[in-house]
Amino acid sequence: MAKNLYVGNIPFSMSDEQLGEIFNPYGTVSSSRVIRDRFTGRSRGFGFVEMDDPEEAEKAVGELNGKTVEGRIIKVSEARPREDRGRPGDGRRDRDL
DNA sequence: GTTGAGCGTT
Repeated sequence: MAKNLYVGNIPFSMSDEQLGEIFNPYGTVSSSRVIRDRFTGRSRGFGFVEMDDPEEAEKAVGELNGKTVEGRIIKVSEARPREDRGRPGDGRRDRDL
């Protein structure tokens, strides 16, 4: 399973692709996403990067953590478990409550 | 044509 990485202090001009490009040479980026406002759509200044290999993810963290990107010092660390994204069981809810 | 600590939506 891929490991989720939290990237903070990133420039507001950062996009999901750029975030993935930064972690690209450090390892295989499975998915990269920059968190933005859900109403305004503006960059919040932090994002999340999902990598296929956890060891490469840690390597990318050690290299990109505190690194200057776009003239800004970015903070990279392991992301916290947001919540259970998957549906409990099969996703098929019992009609009998 | 905005700002700066932070952990996210289907």
